[in-house]
Amino acid sequence: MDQYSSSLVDTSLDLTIGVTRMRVEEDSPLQTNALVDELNRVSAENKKLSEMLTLMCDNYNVLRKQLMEYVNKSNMAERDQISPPKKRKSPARDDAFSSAVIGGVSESSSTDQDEYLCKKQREETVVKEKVSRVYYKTEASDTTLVVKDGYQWRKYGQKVTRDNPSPRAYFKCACAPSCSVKKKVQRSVEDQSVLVATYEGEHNHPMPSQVDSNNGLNRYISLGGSAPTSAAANKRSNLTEPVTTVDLTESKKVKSSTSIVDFPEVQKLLVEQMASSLTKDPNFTAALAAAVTGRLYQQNQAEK
DNA sequence: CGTGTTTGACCCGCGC
DNA sequence: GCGCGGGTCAAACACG
Repeated sequence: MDQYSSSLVDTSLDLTIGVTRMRVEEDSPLQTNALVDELNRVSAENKKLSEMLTLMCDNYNVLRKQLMEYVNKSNMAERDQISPPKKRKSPARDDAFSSAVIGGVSESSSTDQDEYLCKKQREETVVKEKVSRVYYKTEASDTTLVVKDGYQWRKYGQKVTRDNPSPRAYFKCACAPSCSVKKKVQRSVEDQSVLVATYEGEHNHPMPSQVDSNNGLNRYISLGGSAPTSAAANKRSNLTEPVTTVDLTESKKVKSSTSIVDFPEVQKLLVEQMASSLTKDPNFTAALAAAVTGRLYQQNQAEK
């Protein structure tokens, strides 16, 4: 484990102290009652949180379903139109709906166009199969567009784009051509301290250096968002780290995100992040502080 | 001298 | 058809 984990541990509250103390004093009936009350309260809170989580999941599923329906409708509408043959579509211009749109441009009457489109779609399917975006927190003064994600990259271009004053760097996996993964790195328009890395494709090889990736600067992974919030972006400073990633609108991406979570290390990181988020939440810490002081007060009263 | 980066030129899709 | 803009190439350059 690295500095992140340790920093997370440092910022967390040691909740085991109270537990050991409670065990020592569990002889008192008053204490038992208080403990039962506390247990009931915590259980109720837990139940409430579970309900909230269930509600959130339901809302997410509903939204996701609506999105899928919308995408399907769009595709049908596109298919219904006698649209001119589409030329190559730039991967940079299709954001969230990239893979879903692929099916929408498949119909054409011309044989030449068919051949062309099929070829292009095959390429697109390969390229767009996995397009994920990761946000890395870095210093705004840091002008390098280098993101240490464990893999080795070879820079092959840099370009200033119209929509963003900061240049965009183009990287290919160092294992190319055997591995055709590409990466684009550009600073966020909204927050110059955030690097937006767009990954295209999937590595067909393990990380060249697990040591680097483990000791590296960017292993703090967060799932679910689609844009860097200032809160997420400001969680830490100094080091480049992914703060937001994975576009959930793409089914394959969902698969990739869940598979990422399957890794025990990532799970641990997620748990740490949750704990960190909780301990950083002023409401939570205030409530916790109130509970602890209340508990101490009860103990003092019981001892008298 | 080998390897990686920089950067201007070029290619090509797309909109007008 | 033309111009714009994103993406890629490759020669020149820097560095260890």
